[in-house]
Amino acid sequence: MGKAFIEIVIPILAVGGKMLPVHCIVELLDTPPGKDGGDAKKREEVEKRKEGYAIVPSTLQLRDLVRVALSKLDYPPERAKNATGVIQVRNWKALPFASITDNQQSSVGQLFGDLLSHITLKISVLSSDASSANCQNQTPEDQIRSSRVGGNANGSFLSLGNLGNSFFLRRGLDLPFGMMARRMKGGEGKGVGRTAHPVQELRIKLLQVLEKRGPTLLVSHGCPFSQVTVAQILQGKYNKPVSIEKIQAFYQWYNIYNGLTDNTLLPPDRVDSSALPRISSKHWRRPRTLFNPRTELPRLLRWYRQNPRPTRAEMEVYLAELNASDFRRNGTPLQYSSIMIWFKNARVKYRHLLRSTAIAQMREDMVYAKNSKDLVIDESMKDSSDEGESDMVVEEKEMEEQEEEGEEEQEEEQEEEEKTELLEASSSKSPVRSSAKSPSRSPGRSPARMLHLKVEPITEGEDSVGNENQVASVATSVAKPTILPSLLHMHARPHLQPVSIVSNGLIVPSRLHNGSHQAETALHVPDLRKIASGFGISLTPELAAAAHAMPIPGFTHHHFLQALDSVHHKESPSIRLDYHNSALSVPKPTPSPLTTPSASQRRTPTPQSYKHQSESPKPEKSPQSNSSQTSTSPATRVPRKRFTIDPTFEVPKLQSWFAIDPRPDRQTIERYVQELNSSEWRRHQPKYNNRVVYVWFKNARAKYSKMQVSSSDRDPDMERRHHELMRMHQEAQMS
DNA sequence: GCAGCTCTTATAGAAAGCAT
DNA sequence: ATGCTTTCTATAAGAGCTGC
Repeated sequence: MGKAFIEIVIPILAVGGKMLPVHCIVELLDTPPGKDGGDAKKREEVEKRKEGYAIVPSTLQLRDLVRVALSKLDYPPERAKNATGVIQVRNWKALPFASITDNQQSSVGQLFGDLLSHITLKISVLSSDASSANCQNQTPEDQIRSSRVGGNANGSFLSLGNLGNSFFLRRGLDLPFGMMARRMKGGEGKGVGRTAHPVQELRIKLLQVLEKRGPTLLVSHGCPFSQVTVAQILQGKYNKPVSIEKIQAFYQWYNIYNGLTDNTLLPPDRVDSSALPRISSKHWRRPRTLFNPRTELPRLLRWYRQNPRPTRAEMEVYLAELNASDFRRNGTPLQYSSIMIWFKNARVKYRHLLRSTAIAQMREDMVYAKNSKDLVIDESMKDSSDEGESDMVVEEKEMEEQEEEGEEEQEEEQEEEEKTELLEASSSKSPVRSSAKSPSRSPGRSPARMLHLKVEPITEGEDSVGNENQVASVATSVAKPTILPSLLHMHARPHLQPVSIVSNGLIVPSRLHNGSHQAETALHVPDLRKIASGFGISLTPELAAAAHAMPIPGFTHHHFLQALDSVHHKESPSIRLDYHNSALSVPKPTPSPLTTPSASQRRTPTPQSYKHQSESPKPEKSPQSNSSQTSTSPATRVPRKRFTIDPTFEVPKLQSWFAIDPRPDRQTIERYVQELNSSEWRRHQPKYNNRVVYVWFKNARAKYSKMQVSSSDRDPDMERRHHELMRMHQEAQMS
């Protein structure tokens, strides 16, 4: 088996007794560098580099290659004593001989054959003085390497020195290479005795691949051992017998994974040769996956909503489905790990979202409790459950505990999630869990979900510019979904509170609303578009405007989900805009798999609710003036505040204008500015000015001219990206 | 002085990596 | 699996220059 392994890893080519030219680079380090190591000029002189071809017999054994090559290049034999060699294929990372083959007796012809024209033999020759002196400037890993290469002219050291895990390195270095191969070949005994060394071999192999990918990725990249087993092998703690089948499976995987091209995750015809030089380096990094925001992200989101924790099999199905699209067939196919990572990041993203909001909510609640004796839990909620504590009560308790015992937050959350799952499981039996939350809910329907709107206090004199964080915080008060998994399924926190509209059009929890002067206790405005854009979803202009039109009485999570569905399914949104009184008119919720909001959730706004909206906005500084004026001290550099252009609503608008005329005149720009600022959402956002629009057009021109240049360069990859961008651009225009 | 250009820098957000 | 960090990409904005 060991032999078979070698034959698979290194293509054995029938090269007869020919002479082969080996491209060599010899570096001489004759004298030690100065102690300070800073005399670059001197060092330049001592590092003599020689390049040439050594004509060697194809039958020359690898272990003799360095010695023979030096001899052919007219170096005295004693040089070979402290010479080490590595093989570099093209400009990839150089590999020591031991990483190429276990069998140092393999011939050069067998090993390299037709690849020879792509190969460089790099030889480092140290004088004995230099080698000892060099150690002073070497990294510990280099020292380990050097300590093992002294006097070894065949260069067969284990270059695992640049592994991140030097701990493993030291262990691995002591292991006999090829032992397993010999044993397996010789058919030595079975059982434990037979597997002890194979495990060590596995460890070395794992260490080799760890050089290319992080340990946690091995398993997800198909390594047949579990993560725990891998960890145990690496740490030398695995002493169980390993079946032959398992070892075979591992080597099958390893041979592919550790192949020269290391593009195992891509089909051969999709290998990007330009990326090859980076492989096999510990700095290798997976190319960033760009999901198509129009075709792929909505799908992923939909799947996430169905199940935030799909099994591997499910993800494989998703992968196949996504890769079947034209977008992927014409481009780089997705990898399994990309899907996996997306789900992982999505879970993290929404957990953070919920947590940050919950904490902000909790703090503000506490502030309010301090300032008011009026903190009462909504009675309608208190009696909402005939099954014990309402979700809200449970949640509130939990929130308090979190405040007191921050370190226990994770356990609490875990418990909550488990509770959630239990509740969800049981909810089918008892659909009505909190009647007061959704009194109008149809029997069997899922409990109410309500978007809990938070509004940042807008105080007089506060510069609204830079208050983009107003939209950063999103709270979703979600009763546990029963039928349709929630957008925030896994992280739903049933912090259910009815909202009230107070002056300035802000929304506050009704329990905080005393009728008039609670605006200052109002919380953050959540931007539904933020949720969508967080997933890269482009809402239709109507829907985006609807989302902007927050605060919206009665606009619930249900509506948002419904709206998202409509986006995904290309239906017309079920939300229509009615700017009468600057309010969004949400159609009376129709019976749906979800629910209708409770009466308390759908309070009608007070007359002053829209006063703020109807008022002319405060004079606001332009983003530029803001960024340039906020600096009170010249020494203190104020971070540039990036003006945010809404990607779902405003960018398509700009793009469509750009398509009409990429160089609008001043009047046109002013018109665009007015139009952009007239949107409902912009009322509470930093306003456009001519400069912003002008800069956008400027950058757009630069972008598209750059794309044209790239396209003319006939770089296939760039061309493809250009086409993708153009297609997306066209889609944006059409939408 | 203004507009436009190219190049550069800074920022936000997301994908990937890694330790636990 | 999770939480946190790092790295990367896209792009808004700035700097410096040129031409009119």
